[in-house]
Amino acid sequence: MRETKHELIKAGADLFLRRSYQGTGINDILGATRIPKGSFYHFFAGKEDFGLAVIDYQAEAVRARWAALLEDASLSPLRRIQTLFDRGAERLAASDFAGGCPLGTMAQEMSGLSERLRQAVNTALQTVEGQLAACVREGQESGDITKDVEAAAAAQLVWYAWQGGLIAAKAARSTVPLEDLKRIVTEYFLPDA
Amino acid sequence: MRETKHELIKAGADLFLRRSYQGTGINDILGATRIPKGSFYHFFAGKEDFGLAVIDYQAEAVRARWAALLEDASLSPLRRIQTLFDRGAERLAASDFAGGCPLGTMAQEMSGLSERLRQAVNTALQTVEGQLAACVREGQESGDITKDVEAAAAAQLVWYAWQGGLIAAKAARSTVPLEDLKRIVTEYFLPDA
DNA sequence: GACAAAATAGACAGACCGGTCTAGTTAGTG
DNA sequence: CACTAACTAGACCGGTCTGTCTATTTTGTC
Repeated sequence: MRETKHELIKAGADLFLRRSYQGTGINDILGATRIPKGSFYHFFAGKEDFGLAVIDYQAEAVRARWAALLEDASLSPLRRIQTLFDRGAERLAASDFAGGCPLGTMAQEMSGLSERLRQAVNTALQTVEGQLAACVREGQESGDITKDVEAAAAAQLVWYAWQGGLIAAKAARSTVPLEDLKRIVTEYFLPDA
Repeated sequence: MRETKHELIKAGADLFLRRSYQGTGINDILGATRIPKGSFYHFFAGKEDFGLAVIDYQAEAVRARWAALLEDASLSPLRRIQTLFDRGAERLAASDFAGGCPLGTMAQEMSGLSERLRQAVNTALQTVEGQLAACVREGQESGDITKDVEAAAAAQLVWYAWQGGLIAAKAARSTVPLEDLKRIVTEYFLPDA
């Protein structure tokens, strides 16, 4: 069944996020899904190939999740970004601070392992940064967000800070760093002074 | 010789940064230093214990490196922070984009592995954030940095963004993200508008 | 129902993992 | 010099890693 392949990728995404790529063995994935090894190597040429599939899956999942929030016309652009912080903090706490941003953790770990994996993650990172920039631009047009800074630059700063904030929150086992960051970013985005 | 212990820690710091904790085996460290296994287990109770020693070493190294820049009275506070970005980008490029911030990578990876390691990294992260905040405060007092934002909050934003920027630079195999970030942060810090 | 292709099943291989153990060497101290 | 503690040395252990291999079952198509 084609479903098997997808099951493996989903389990891989979950385990890679929680225990990292190098910390997760093929057998862990097989154990979690109760799929035999023969199937795994039928669908994937090896662990790296599998890793690439997981990255693609995560890239699309993150993109879709952010799109759902950042393009939600029922909220003002600034509110959308604030909601992003809330949801992210909730997700992190729900994973008992084991997760974080799938793309961030993968970027950190995989960039040095394989050129193919590095490129895939890099593209995904830039896509999300672009999504954020579009929302900032929309907020500037509607007067929701200050025009004092260039949208692309502001998005870059906030996107990077978000990644750093997730690391800090994970290290602190607390959502406080993300709540602080939300407040600081909100202030940063507010028009005037 | 006491030197042996220090050699192991230095090699561990280098390898953990480049290939991560989980990606580095005891034998890799022994091979790099040509120290036999008996010595390793004479000095350290196990890999986790060794990891803690490496974290302590890196924490102090980063603290000292940042202190040397951030407390350099021959430069204005803002210039010190800009220099920080330059030096960081140089270091990353020099490691062929394999490194990054020792504390950031350790935080990402070790938080989920061991409570002791997590706490050690978390403390180190907060120390550096505090160093940055002190420099921002000094800049505000001297009129070098805008007083529109609270020093601690600004330092938090910039510190997180720095961590995120390193991830982005690593994924992109380019210092451009860090150069962009330097410009954006400078603008953020400049008084008035 | 026949047949080929796709997928499942898991035993097995060789390398490597962290860690143990015993023996031998070096260094410090009276 | 004698004695002890610190350190070096590396063979070895059980377990786990990714990946291979052969055999079998399921599925799609005529």
